[in-house]
Amino acid sequence: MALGVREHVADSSRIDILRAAACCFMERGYTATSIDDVARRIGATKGRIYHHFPSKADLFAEVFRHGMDINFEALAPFQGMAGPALVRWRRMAKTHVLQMIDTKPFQRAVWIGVEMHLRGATTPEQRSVFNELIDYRDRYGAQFRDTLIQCRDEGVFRFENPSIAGQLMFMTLNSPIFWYSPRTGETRSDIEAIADQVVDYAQGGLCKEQGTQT
Amino acid sequence: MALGVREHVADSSRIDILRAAACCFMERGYTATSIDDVARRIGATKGRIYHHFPSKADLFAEVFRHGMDINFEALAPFQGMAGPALVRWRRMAKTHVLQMIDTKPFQRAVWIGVEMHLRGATTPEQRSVFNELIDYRDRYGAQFRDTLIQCRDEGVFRFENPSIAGQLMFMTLNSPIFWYSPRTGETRSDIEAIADQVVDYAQGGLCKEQGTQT
DNA sequence: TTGACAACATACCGGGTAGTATGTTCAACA
DNA sequence: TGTTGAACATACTACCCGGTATGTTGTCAA
Repeated sequence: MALGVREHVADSSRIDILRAAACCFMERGYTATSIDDVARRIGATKGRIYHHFPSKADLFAEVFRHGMDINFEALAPFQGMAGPALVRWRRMAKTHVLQMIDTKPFQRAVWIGVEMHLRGATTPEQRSVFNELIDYRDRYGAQFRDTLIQCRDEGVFRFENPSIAGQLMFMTLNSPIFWYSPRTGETRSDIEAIADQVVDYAQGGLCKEQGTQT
Repeated sequence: MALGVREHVADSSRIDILRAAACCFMERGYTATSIDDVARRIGATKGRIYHHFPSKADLFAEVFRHGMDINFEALAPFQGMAGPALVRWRRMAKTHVLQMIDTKPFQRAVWIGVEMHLRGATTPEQRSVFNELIDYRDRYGAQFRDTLIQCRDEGVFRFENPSIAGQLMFMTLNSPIFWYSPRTGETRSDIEAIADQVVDYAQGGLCKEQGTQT
C-alpha cells in the first residue's frame, strides 16, 4: 500500500498547483483569477490544471480545504488541554495568528470562500461541497468559541452578546491576512511580537470593564 | 444658478444607479458584477448606466467616492471638538460603526476598492483616480489616528506599534460590514447596543495592561 | 410648431475565459 | 520490446461581458 514514485510526483504537482492557485486567488480574487493565470504562475498550461482538478470551482474548494486542514493541524496540540481557559485561549489565539501570517494565501482563499458562501455566490452543484467546507470551518471556529465561553465562565472574559464577541475576536485574529506583509530583515521574534500585540488587543477587547459611555 | 427639474431628475437617476451598483458590488464583488446586473436591478439597461458613467471603473470609483463623502459628513461634527481625547474617540468610533451598519453596501465597496488598490489590480488609467480616492480615505483615517495618538498621550491608551494598533482598531470598527445584517423587529436602540459593544471591544483592546503571557 | 437635446433602449462587436477534445511524451510494467 | 496509461501541452469552441454605435421618446425653449 506504500505510495510509489508516480504518486509522490503527482502529489507534489498537485500541491504546487494548490499553492499557485492560493496566491492567484489572494491577488485577484476568485472571479478575476483565470485558470491560465494559475498555470502561467507555475510555467504550465491549462491541461495540467484540468488533469488534476475537474473545474475552477473544485480547484478553489481544494485550496479552501487545504487551508483549513493546516489550521486544524496547528490547533490540534491544544485540544483538551488542562489548566485555566485563558492560558489555552492565548495559546490557541497566538497559534492562529501565526498561522494567518505564515499561510496567508490559503487563509485569504478561505476568507473569499466564506464570503462567496454568505453571498450565495455559488451554483447548485457547488452548494454541497461548499456547505461541507463551511461546516469544516465552523467546527474549527467552535473550538475557539467553546474556549471563549469557558473564559467567561471562569470570570476572565466579560461581554454582552457572545455571537458578536466571537465575530470581533475572529476579525481581530484573522486581520493579519489583510495588513501583514513581511519586512526585509524581519526575524521570527519580530513576527511573534506582532502576533502578541494582536492577541493582547483581542484579550483586552474581550475582558473590558471600563466605560466612558457615549 | 438654481438647479432645474431636469437636473434634479438626472441627479436622482444617478444616485439610484450608485445605490444599485453599491449593492451589486457588495453581493458579487467588482469583477463578477456586470453592468447589466446593475441595470437589471433598477429595471433598466446598459444604456442608462453608460449615459451617466463613462465606464465600469468610473462607476465603481463614484460609488467609492460617495461612500467616503457620507463618512466625512458623519464625522464632521467632531472636528476640533474640545475635551478629553477619549470622549472624542468614543463618539467618532460609534459614529463610524453606525455608519458602517447604515450604509453597508457603500462601505463594502470602499473596502473592495482598497483591496483592489493594495493588490495593484488597477489599470494605468484608473491609477490616478484610485490614488486620489485612497488619499481621500487616508485623510479620513488620519482623523482617527490623530485622536488615537492623543489618547495615548493622555495616558488612556497603551499600545506598542501605532501602525498595528490603527489596523486593529479599523478592522474592529469596520467589521460590521461583514457580519452585521438587520434582524426583524430590530429597533434603533438594538443597533446602538451593537455599536456600543463594538466600540467597547476596540477601547478594551487599545488600553490593555494585563498580560498572561504565552 | 419645431428643432434640439437629454435620457434612455437596442443591436452589435471584439476580447477574454471556462471547459473540451485531441495530441504527445515518457516511465513503468508484462 | 511492445504496450499501456499517467501527465501533461495544444487547439478549439461557446459564451459572457465591457464598450460602442445607433435608434427612440419625451420635454423644453424659441
